[in-house]
Amino acid sequence: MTTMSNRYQSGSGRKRPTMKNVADLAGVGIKTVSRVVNDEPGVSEATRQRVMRATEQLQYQLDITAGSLKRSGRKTQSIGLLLPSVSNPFSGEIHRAMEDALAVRGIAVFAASLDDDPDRERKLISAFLGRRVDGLVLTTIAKSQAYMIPEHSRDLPLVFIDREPAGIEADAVVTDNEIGAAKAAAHLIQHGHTRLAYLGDRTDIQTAGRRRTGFLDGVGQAGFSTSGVDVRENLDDEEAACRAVRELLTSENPPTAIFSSQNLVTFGAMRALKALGLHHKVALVGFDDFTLADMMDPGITVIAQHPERIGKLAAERILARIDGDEGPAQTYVIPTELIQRGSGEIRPQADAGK
Amino acid sequence: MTTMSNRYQSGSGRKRPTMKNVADLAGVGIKTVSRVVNDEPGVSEATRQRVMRATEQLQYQLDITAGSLKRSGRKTQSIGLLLPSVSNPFSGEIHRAMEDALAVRGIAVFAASLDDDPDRERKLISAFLGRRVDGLVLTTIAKSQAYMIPEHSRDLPLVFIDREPAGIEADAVVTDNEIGAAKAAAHLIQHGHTRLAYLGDRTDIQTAGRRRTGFLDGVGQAGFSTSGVDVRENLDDEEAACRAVRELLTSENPPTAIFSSQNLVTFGAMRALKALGLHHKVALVGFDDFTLADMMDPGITVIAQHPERIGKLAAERILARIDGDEGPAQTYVIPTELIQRGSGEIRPQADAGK
DNA sequence: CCTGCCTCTGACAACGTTGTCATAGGACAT
DNA sequence: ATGTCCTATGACAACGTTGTCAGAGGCAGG
Repeated sequence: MTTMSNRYQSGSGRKRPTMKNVADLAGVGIKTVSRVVNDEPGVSEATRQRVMRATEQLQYQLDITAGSLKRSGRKTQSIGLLLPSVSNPFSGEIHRAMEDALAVRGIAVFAASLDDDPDRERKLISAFLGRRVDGLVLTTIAKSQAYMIPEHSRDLPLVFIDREPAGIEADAVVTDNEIGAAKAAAHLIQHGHTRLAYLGDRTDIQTAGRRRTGFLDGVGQAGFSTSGVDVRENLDDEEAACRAVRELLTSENPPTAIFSSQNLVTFGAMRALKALGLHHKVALVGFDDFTLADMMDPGITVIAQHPERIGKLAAERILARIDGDEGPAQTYVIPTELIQRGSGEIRPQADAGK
Repeated sequence: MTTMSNRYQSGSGRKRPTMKNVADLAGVGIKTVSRVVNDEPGVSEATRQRVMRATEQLQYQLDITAGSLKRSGRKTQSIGLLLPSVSNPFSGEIHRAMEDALAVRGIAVFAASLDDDPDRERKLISAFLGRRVDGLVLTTIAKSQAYMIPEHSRDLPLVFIDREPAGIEADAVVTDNEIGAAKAAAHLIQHGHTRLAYLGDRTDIQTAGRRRTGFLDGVGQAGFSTSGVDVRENLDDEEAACRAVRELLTSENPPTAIFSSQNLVTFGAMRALKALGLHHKVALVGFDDFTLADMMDPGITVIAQHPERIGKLAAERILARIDGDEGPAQTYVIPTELIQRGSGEIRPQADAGK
């Protein structure tokens, strides 16, 4: 045993070891330890071995946050991810795909839930910024994201997902909402429907607006008047959607086909149709796929999004930006896919309303 | 305009402002800025106003990570959360509940996916530790978590969720797996079943083992021999579960009721039953609730867990530990709930096997 | 007028790390 | 022997913040 004075006590010690402790134990300078733990060249094999042994003995672990203070570019090896809600399956898929792509680079993810609240948006982004994340991947709800311009021009990498930003030029990865919704319209019309209903989410959500536009455009392109489409919006939960569908189907001239712009709305519609015993008589196409859609009776036809692809691409973009890509901001559009399962292929029934 | 030399350039500046910049602009010392942004007392109202104006003008944002270096206790205001997978709905619910409870304290969450891989467990925890999180909330898969003892005894708060740790004493918040599974057994037996099947997940997953034990105990307590229970395990995806059920039901003496220990297994069972046209003839109870379970035909009877409660309690425990609670480690058990929806109330059929 | 005690303030070291730079020592060419 | 160059190494400042402490100035009480 050496007689060094402030030898670091391993084991049940109170404090966490620092580079200094490792350096003392290995009998080298602190910078040499830094070189070893960061896999930098210029250390002799013998020294490297000694340092590694000391590192292990003390269970030393590099403090990334402290390092990022001085490190060039000040990278914290973490990003902030703002999702509609971490408990939302669609968000979860995106999150997972991003995690996988970022993990290979050793980047950790701070995740938070937007809850479609502009106030939260500001606060959560602020919280990310305070932790000096290397980049931000955001789903937003506020009318404009211009407030991020200062940060963005300070070279903060920024990628918007699911919804494009307003008031700021930045990368975005979104679903092909208009085309997807138009596909649904065309599909229903192709199956003989002329009395259609559109069930939409909160109108301040960008994707909701786009899906509406797309659906109506699709109807128009098929040569029908969009005025015949029953549009119900701001259905922000299953219950509201369910009520809306019951009203629609018990009205004078009920629709023979329904397009729902979002999962919760689709669920509400399914519930209403089943309650009225019309689930095999009224057609339904939902935007966004969901677990067990194929196990329903009938199987639910959907316009499927590809959250894994959105997440993967968003991760690639943020990495490219972090690595210094200075190219112009771009919006990447991920195509949707119409999956036929039965509910969307129901033909108009003579007695649908009764 | 003043003539100060290194006046900070606001707007399209390259660098992010620091306290020094704010202090210079406000004409005060750096420590005064620190006091203001941290809401510490001992600053005159006039000075506070001046500093706040400067802060706003420069869009200054406190660097939490830098602060945590010197701050007493070195808190980073962040925790690490290791989940089976962030894309798993059960995990998502836990995550969300934790986020909500931690946000009020300004604590951010690093989330990562375990994927039931012991190697990932070590690596991801290491990544959290390198970022000096204030605490860890973990779902684990490794045989033992004894490797965390050094960290834990360095006062790193630790809470295990869903599965209890082995080889280390630490708080845990888990579902009442045994009792829940026993309830399922009792329920099925009560409905007249004597030929039961148990479909289990990977046997190295703690909860899977407990559910199995609980189910068999339940059978035993009802006075039946557990040897009559058809046990199929290591069904680690829907496909495997589906195959297992098909095999079971086309065998000599098929079960009249099935208990599936996990969602994916339940889905596989549902699929097999439907394919064989036995979904109204063979009873099914699944462990863990899922979206649309009530919309299935028949509705699926489940032993529901309460992820929100697990998440909330885990958050409370980790906060208490962060705040210095030194009490003995404790395991908190969250009760399950049997939800009858039809599939679990099907009575044995004479011709079930045919 | 002095003393004591507030309130407000800023200088300075420290946190754990990395970037910069200087230097020791050896190998090699002259 | 001398000079040159390379490799290995560590001293030191700096990153942006907070804790500590000391000092300036004001006010009340003697």
